[in-house]
Amino acid sequence: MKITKAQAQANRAHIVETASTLFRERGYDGIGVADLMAAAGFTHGGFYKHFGSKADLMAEAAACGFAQTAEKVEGADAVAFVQQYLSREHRDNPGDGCTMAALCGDAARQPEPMRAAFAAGLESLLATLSRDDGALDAYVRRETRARRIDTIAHAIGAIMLSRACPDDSPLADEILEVCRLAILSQLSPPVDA
Amino acid sequence: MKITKAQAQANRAHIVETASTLFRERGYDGIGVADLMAAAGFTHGGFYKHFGSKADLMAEAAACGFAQTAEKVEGADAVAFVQQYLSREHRDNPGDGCTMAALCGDAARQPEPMRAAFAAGLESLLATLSRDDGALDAYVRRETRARRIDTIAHAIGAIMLSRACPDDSPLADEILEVCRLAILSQLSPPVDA
DNA sequence: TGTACATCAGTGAACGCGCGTTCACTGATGTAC
DNA sequence: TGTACATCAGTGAACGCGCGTTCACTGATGTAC
Repeated sequence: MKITKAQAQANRAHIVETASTLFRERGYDGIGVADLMAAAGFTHGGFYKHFGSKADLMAEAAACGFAQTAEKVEGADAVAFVQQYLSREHRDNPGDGCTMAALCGDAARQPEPMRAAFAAGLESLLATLSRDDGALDAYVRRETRARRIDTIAHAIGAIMLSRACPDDSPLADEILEVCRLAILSQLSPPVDA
Repeated sequence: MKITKAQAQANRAHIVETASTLFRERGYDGIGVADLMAAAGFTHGGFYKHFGSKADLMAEAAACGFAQTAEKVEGADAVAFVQQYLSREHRDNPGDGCTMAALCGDAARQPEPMRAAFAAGLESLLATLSRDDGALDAYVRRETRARRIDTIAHAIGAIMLSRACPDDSPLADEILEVCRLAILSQLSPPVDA
């Protein structure tokens, strides 16, 4: 039952998207090739017609997730984005949330190619954020990049720590609120001395 | 070959400590019961004489790790602690580093008891940090707690994001430096309006 | 345009392997007398 | 204090299971004539 080249390509993309969601929800070790293919609507045997290994799919799924985040960031208001990022909604739905927040703990233990994909995703996000920085002088540009990296790490830490607490626990919500306020208060002012 | 009760208790503690290190290094799914017991100097069969399941040991090992961190924090200078926490040394040696930074990504996907242990570890850390806050009024106390939670999440995010980047990559070091400076700069001033 | 054949995405059974857990056994320790 | 027996921490083989991966097969698509 061979199908159209276009259909095969679409199926492949669908597998990557499904994997991207499931890995974020359950972690790289939390979902197997067979379950993943079943979730995408296929049997597991065909997997190796599309990907060399599970690790290859992991890297592609990560890149897919980073692209989704970059799209959301593109042109979004910074305050609104932070509000959404540090919300219960985001914390409780890792599947369609930030890939870095969902998987950077797992990524740290993956071999180099996966970690390189993470670093590339982060650099690409920083590039998106700095697309209008051309007019700034070098010093301000460096400071701005530093502030963005700091904010990203801060927000990721908040989501991850909140997720590590029991569902609906006061502490989980407290972490989120406290960090949201702190990040928002550091967001408003431009670079001061 | 039964051994002394005291020896058995010591062996048990040794298994928990070994597990605490190995889980931090490789994650909860990254090391099995047999390898873990071998690392502690035993064969795997005896495992269930000490623990009901691998999950039980995971919770105990986490508590053991939190206790270690609490000990390091106890009486330490805040600036020195942050310097050490956000160092390459700490980032590159998760095995004897912060349990939360090493495992909160894994913990988020563990069942309730494990997450409860994480929340308890965090609350206990906050209690240790606030042992001298008795004289402060309620408002300042709340603000201080909020600032501490924020700083902890911030530092954890920095370490985790840095670890997700390739070894010796400039970006990994940049994340660490940027966050270390940001956290230190927020540490010094007391509560201002 | 029509026909014959090669291609290859997808199927489902099978593989070897490592995992968490169980179990019969050992023999020094701890205990009852 | 000395003896007989129960206990139980630790051993190592075995279990069932799920995993990533392989493979022979199918049959519609794509291609060569």
